[in-house]
Amino acid sequence: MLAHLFDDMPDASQPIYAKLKQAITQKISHGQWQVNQRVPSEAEWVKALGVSRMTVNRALRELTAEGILVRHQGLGTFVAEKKAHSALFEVHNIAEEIIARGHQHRSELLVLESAKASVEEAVMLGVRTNHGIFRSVVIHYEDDLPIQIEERIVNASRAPDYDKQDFSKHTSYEYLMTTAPMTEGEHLVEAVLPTPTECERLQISPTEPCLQINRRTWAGDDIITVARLLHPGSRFQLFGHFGR
Amino acid sequence: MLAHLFDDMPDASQPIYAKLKQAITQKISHGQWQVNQRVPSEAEWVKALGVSRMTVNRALRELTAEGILVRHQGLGTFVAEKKAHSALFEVHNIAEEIIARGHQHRSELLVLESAKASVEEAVMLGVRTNHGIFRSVVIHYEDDLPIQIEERIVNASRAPDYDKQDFSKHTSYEYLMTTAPMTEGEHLVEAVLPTPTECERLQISPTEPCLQINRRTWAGDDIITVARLLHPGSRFQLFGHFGR
DNA sequence: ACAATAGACTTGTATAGACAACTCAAGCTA
DNA sequence: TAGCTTGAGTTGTCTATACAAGTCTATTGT
Repeated sequence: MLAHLFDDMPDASQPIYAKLKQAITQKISHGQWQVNQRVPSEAEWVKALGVSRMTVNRALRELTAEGILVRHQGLGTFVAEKKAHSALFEVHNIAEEIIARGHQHRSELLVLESAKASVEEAVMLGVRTNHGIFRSVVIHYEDDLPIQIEERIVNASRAPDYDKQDFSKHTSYEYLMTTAPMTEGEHLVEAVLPTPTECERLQISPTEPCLQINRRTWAGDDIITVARLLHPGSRFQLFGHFGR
Repeated sequence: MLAHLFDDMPDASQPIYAKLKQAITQKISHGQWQVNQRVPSEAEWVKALGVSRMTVNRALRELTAEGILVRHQGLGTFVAEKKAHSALFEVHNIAEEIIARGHQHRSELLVLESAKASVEEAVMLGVRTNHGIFRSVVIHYEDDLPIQIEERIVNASRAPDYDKQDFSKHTSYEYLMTTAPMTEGEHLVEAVLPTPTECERLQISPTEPCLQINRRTWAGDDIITVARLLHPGSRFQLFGHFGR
């Protein structure tokens, strides 16, 4: 019996299948079970917990529907990959996107500095004025054509090594996702005209409309980063899908 | 036996619970079952289909998890309300949005015609050329300032009374949502410059960037409507939220 | 008239058993 | 050796049954 598995549960009166789901989710989120690792089979859970197979089956099936596990008939049940944000306006990694389109990605770091938050920046990040932050400005190229200006401020207390990253190797997105995995976010999408500087950087004319995405990203209760992403309208579209 | 319920199914080899799910989803998306209407109880399905209760239970439980149905112990199972927030870029009713901001909404119907689908329109709607469609063009005003041009084509076989609506009373969105509730959709967001006609209609200058949203909406397997929504960049922002 | 109770009907959970379908590896055969 | 068969282990589905728990109505008792 592994009934002790259910010991430190917040709500002991949950149904069995729910407790099992929670126990499994915990193992995964606490890193005890790695991605792609095989998890016990239904038969093993049955023997270990002394419950019926249908009960175990329900727990595993629901976790599969939720994208936590992956099951293969004849093979077993495995911890699922972190889902590749598909559905909607999720937070994309511009580099991945470009490469997925079969094009080449390259980025140019214009600014990377450590600083104290100004009043405005403090408000945006939800921290006190003079709180430590980083500022960065990066231009992303798709096949040598500028596709995005990324202006970003970062909460230094949650991403302390931001300024030590090599942004020619990884995008800021990749570092932030491993250091302070995003749990929540907000977008504001607008159509704007570029400033002269931006025209130059994006190699576009002053009348070319741009898609501007303002994004704030949380990890837990802290705002990790605020970004302003500017895309030339002629080279970029946002795609979204909702529903089933 | 109501086994005939499963007759015109695309894939007859699906499991029973999946066929039942699909049959129910279809009833809802075809408007035969209205929101909040009670659907047959598990026992009734069991008697009608001659299957076991656990199989019916699985179908209903999964549809509940998907937000299609709502179940109340002791009461029954009901068609769920359309959820107001689908985390991200939901399909908004522009009128509601404006009123929620505390402003006045008014709309002007420029075009409303019944027609046969051109080749392009047929492709967009996923129907045959010459299939019956409706075309409409509406301008929405927020406190007497134009905020959106809505160009729309509608699948006539799924929304047959579209041209008989009084669009000064209700928006096209409201009619379509009751007639063929949307189950799925797609957005494409771009920044574009307006044409001269659009400048006039939106009362903006030719250099003002606009947010253009191309939206396709499904109910079940049919595309119900394709819309092109054009917003002046200075008066409109798209907001999105994701995560918890 | 009012309150309490009983019963019918509903969904929620759990069990035990059965068979199908798939994967893999070991063993057998030509 | 190459190919086939078999069997063990896995998930996928379905059944029949049982009891718990929530809601409402009709009946009963005071």
